Amino acid sequence: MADYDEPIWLRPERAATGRPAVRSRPEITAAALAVADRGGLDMVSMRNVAAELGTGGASLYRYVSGRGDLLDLMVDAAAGGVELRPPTGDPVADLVAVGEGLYAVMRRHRWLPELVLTRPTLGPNAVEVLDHVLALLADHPGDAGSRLEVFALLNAVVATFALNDHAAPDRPARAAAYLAHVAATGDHPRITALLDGPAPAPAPDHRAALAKILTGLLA
Amino acid sequence: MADYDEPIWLRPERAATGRPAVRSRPEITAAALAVADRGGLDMVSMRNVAAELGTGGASLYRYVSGRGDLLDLMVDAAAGGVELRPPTGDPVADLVAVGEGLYAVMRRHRWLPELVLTRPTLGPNAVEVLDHVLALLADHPGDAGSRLEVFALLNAVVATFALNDHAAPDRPARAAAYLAHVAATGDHPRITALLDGPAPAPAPDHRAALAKILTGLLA
DNA sequence: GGAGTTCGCGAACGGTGTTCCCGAAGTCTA
DNA sequence: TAGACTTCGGGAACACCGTTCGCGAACTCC
Repeated sequence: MADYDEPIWLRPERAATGRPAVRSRPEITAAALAVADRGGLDMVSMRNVAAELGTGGASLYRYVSGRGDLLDLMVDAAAGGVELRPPTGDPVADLVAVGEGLYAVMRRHRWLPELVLTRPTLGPNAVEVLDHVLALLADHPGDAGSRLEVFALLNAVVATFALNDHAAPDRPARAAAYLAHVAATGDHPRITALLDGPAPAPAPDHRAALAKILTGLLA
Repeated sequence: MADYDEPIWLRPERAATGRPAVRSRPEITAAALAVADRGGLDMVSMRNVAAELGTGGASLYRYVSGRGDLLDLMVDAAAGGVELRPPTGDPVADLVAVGEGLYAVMRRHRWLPELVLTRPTLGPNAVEVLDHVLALLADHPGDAGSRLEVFALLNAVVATFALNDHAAPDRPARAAAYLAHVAATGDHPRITALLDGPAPAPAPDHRAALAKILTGLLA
């Protein structure tokens, strides 16, 4: 029937019989989060997470089918930290507020934007956020696909902002270095002009940009 | 002065003296592209790319400072395949056209969306695209930051579409499976209603969504 | 022709995800 | 209570990864 593996949240956490497991899925999630917060995403190895729990590396496979599951659990755990305020009646403003909540979580967990962008995952907590977004869109016309599209793009746009702001700060710096070089050669007048502006990029207003994007998307 | 490494395009390709290198940066880029097109991103290992060239694995480090450089070269090479048509005068329509060009390239190279999203990189070819976008925005008010923001978001939005459509098709399927489960429980009426729509998501219109986003962003 | 420099790359190091296997520990049945 | 049964924990091993080291060969320049 299904040629893809079931998501971890559809698989039973522990067996009913036999020796009971000493650790739980939330405990493992917490350990992975701690490792990632401390050392970044690529410190999240099976052995490191196991060491955080004080266990052997192979034991994790009793709780999780591989590293991918670990990352999925982390994403959804983070989604649980998104603040969901009651709707005010203005869909755009309320969606921007959700975006701010997402951004705040991504600021706390600098590894999150990358995961949100490359492996969009829906777990229990993310479903709660999705449900909230659907509530904000209740009075708005549009089919199921377009509503899901709003949700996906809200996530992606905020993650893009957060990634450039906090997660990979040296990458924009590298791009800027190359841009400066191109500007110096003078072969691209528009780029030269771009970098001769008054202030050297005074931190663009993400909130305003997100509001404009959502306004357009809901028009 | 700079605490980040220079991008590869600012480093000289080959030394002026000594034994001349037998291969070139474009050759290595082409080999990496071939490996990635054939087997996906995580087949792009130093040893695999070297084998594609018929050389030893360690030789690559004469041309590239590490795997990251390889990925940067791949992204920029792909950017060289984006079709840039002359402006028609309608900024939104012209930006959508650029988006279509990006999407077409990402369809050809299924590994590209992930790289575009997680390691935004500016090389010579990408600068050409940026320059084109700046030309489209020439008559439009806005400071340097907002122009770069338009460019970054255009890339990110298209990459998000392409990722969900082609690059990781089993991931949306997994999310859909979990969503169906949540809908079946009935705890989230809005989600249950969402999946009871007429057609089961008849492929959302990316072009229209992108046009709306850009319209809002440029408003 | 000699000095100087770079190139190619085999070998090695430490780390990774994952699988195998088996003794230990618990639950369930008789 | 005794035994059958099932799962759990985790050491060991496998294949692969990115990267560094070092050295002989190849080439340029003086």
